Amino acid sequence: MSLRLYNTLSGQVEEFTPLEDNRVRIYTCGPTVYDYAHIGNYRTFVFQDILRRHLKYRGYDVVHVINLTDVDDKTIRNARAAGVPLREYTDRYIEAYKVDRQLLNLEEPQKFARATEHVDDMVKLIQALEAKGFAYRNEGSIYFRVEKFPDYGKLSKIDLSGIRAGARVDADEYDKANVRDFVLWKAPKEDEPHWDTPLGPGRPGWHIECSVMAMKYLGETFDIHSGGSDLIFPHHENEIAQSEAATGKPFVRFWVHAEHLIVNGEKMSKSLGNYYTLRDLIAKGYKPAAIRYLLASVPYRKPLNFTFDGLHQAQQSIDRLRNFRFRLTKEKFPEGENPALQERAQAAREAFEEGMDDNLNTAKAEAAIFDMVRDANTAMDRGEFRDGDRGAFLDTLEHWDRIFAVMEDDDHAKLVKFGFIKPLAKGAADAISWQDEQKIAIGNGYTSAVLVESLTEEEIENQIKEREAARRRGEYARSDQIRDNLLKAGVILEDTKSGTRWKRK
RNA sequence: GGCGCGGUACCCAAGUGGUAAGGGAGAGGUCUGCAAAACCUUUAUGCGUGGGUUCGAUUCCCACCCGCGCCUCCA
Repeated sequence: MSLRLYNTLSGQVEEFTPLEDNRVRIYTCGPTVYDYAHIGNYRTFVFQDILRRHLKYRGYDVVHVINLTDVDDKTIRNARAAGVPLREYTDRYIEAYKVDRQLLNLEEPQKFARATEHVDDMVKLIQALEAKGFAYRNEGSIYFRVEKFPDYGKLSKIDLSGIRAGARVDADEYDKANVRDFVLWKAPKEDEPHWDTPLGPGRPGWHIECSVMAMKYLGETFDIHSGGSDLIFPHHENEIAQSEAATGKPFVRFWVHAEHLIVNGEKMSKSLGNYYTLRDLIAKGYKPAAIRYLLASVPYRKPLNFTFDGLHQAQQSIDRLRNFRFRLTKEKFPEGENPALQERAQAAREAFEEGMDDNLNTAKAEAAIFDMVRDANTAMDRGEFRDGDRGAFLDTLEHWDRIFAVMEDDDHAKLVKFGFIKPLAKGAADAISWQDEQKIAIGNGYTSAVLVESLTEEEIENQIKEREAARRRGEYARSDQIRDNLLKAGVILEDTKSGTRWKRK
């Protein structure tokens, strides 16, 4: 089986094959770095990561470019409000974005392309469009003449005749010959950053950066271009117009768009008070892996209804998988093998792969793995599981996690690493209850954290040994006290047939 | 108004022209010093509403209702 993907351009699910044998060239629209990205953004970014990972899983050599829009009305406005230069301001949020990416296990692309570092290339493309008669100037700005490009609307299926000229125009909109036309190059305004170029002074329009950076790194025709569904029009439609007008070649083969995230059935907005960044959720005590899992769980073409209940459920689901793997690796089983069970593991792997090939149906892929987990647990409980069967199940689990990337229990370590959790000295937790999950301002004052008393692994292991000794002596009051104390420090103990295990809350 | 996505159990959610995956939550049970984990049983005669096609529809068709997105530089 091979990957089938819904292509916005055709409006159908199509069999995916790359232009070049084994190499897939993909461009995904990244953030505009004027603030922290919100979980709606990350719904799309996680989806793009799932797509990327599945392509790799299927053996493709993936070349991936992500753009960073670091100049636009909002970045300029916010940088000015903050009283810092644009570059310094956007650097700050690019840094935050990259931290978020690591928290969510989003793989690194080959290239993060910043708009402001490609102004020269944009100038060249605009000049090419001017030379071919697709562009015109007006009061220092340069516009794309949409009526010169007959294919306009092929992606978004808009009917151009339906847009009435002069219906609504922004107060500060530049003069255009036709309302459908869009700006390629903006004349400089008072107090705004601008570049002095052969086109004259100004700054780039929004759409031009993606055409330029995509073609620069991926070629004039490449395989996949992805973003949120809101970008279909006008952003991606305009990219197609600019690029294909300039090159005369098809710009992108597969356009893939993620549906939006909503919160409690309503759209997310600051005014409704249901607007969350990744940091907001972490400050509430949720694990990054749970957030990733939730965002990945709903197949990308369906709106995702974000709720805290759903986030809690995601956390439970991950725990179930991690518990299973722990049992698989640590529990003692009789020697030998059970071929029927190993076939079961292999079948689960095939079912999960089939789900992913089916337009990245992550829900199906998850069901496949949970079916396997239940069957394996049952076999273990019934004594049918053999020592030699571990590998087959671990193998399927490992393959599954190449895409979902939630199995490794490193949330705590990552949060400490990036300063979201500030470990307290031992004993300090008495003064500040761990349960309170108190937020404190740390770093540059633009993030928050959960306070937690942090025990080292060695300290935890020693406590467990002490508890086991007490249990052997039948001193259950003592052993329960140790367990309670560890729980207060965020460590959960579980007694299994193969000994006591621990994990961080 | 135009284009698009969606409405499946308490919550999230898959799915198919032939009689409803999976996860979470709840209830009962097994195991355990207790707890946790795990397992077993159980929770939709029903898939937004009303029609139609069909031997048979949640799945196809029509109409309608509701949510969301875009149609103004929003992932």
